[in-house]
Amino acid sequence: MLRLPLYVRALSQLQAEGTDVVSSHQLGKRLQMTPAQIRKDLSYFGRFGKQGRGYKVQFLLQELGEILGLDIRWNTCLIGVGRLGRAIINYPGFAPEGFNILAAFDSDPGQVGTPIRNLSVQPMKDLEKTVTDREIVIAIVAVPAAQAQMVIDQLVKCRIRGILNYAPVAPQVPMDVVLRNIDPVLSLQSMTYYLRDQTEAEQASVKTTGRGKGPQPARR
Amino acid sequence: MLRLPLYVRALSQLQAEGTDVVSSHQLGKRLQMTPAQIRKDLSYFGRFGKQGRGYKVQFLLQELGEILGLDIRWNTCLIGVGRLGRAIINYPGFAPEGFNILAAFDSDPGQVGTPIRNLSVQPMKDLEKTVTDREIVIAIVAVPAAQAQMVIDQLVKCRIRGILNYAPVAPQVPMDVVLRNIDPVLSLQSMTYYLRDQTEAEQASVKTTGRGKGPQPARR
DNA sequence: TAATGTGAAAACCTTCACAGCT
DNA sequence: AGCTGTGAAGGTTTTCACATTA
Repeated sequence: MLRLPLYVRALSQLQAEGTDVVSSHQLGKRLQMTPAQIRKDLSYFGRFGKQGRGYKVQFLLQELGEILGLDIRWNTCLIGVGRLGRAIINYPGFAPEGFNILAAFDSDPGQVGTPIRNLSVQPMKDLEKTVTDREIVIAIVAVPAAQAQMVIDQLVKCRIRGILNYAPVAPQVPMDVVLRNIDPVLSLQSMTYYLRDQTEAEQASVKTTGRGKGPQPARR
Repeated sequence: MLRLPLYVRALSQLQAEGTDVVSSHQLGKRLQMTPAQIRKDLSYFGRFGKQGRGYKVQFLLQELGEILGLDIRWNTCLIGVGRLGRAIINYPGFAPEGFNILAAFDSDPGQVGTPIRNLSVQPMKDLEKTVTDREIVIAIVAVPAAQAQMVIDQLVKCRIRGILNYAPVAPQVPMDVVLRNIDPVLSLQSMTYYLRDQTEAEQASVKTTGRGKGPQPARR
């Protein structure tokens, strides 16, 4: 499931380039993955290809889009209009993909009422009503870590079905709410492991800790 | 490796809360994972716990930090100072974790020279010299999709060792460069699959497409 | 008693290899 | 000839279950 959107993106590109048909091998080269992986993934959802030819770009794109629900407009709201929240609301990449931010909320009374882009910041107490009335399904959370779980609990109560969380926490949600986290610091921290030893040598930092107990870095 | 930073964060929290010792079970509850998983993960790097008691928070935190290289200061640069780049450079979460943005670059001559926070935007031609001189190891890429691969190729030439990519592309890098992607749209698209059917029913959208060929959503 | 560390089992995911279609 | 779709093989990750130790 995490790879399907990747295929969609590559196919859009191919379409823009005017390519009509693509093989699993060509797609694999673009996305740095094996053709077998791509075929297996696609075969899970149907038989989209033609043996001896490949996949029709247009057709496959359409099919994958439907499977993922990219043909639907997804009503979305933003919680937290600090620096990060403002950057998100001004990011031009969401709307073209069908993710429309219809409302923005903040718990800071100083923020409430201020206009951002085409909408004005609402107080948290309006959350439930707005989510229901405007049929908002997805929430984007951009509040400080300390408030994140509380905000997410409120969202869950409003029957939000998906949450894109930017706060650096691991929130608890019921199983029927889909959660995705965006956390650049975690991403950085998970890469330093692979950078560590080489850099350490260069720096000749004299820390003679008893490392070497752990296994060798399995460099991708 | 992707989970270790999660443990570090949970442990920091526990430390801040004044907890001395934690069991795999307690940690698991916080992070929504099985105790066995946590024990296996940790045992891969050493024997950090005490049977019958659990793990000393302070000690485990220290050990994991060293394994991940969080005790090192990582010199970092930013490429692209548009809206997104500016948000990144102003994000206060990197520096406390040891990721210092020491330089910013942009290919737009109009941007070059403008001051942002404590540094001034440099032209791309300075990249190699600055990266070398200031011992920059990690680059954060926040340029438009169309330029991303080109910029990343330049970074690779400068012997950058890690790249945090915000551009919505799947860049190609040599095996010895560590790449992490931040892509909120992909995250959203990978969650809509699980939201689709229910919402569709509600909306009573009359699209009577022949779905149902695919398997049922295997939630999470 | 309470929890770790760890072999073994189970589950899951990826790759192989080839029959079969165009 | 060229490429898909797919069982089977191979590999990796997770969970189980328990001996061991504080």
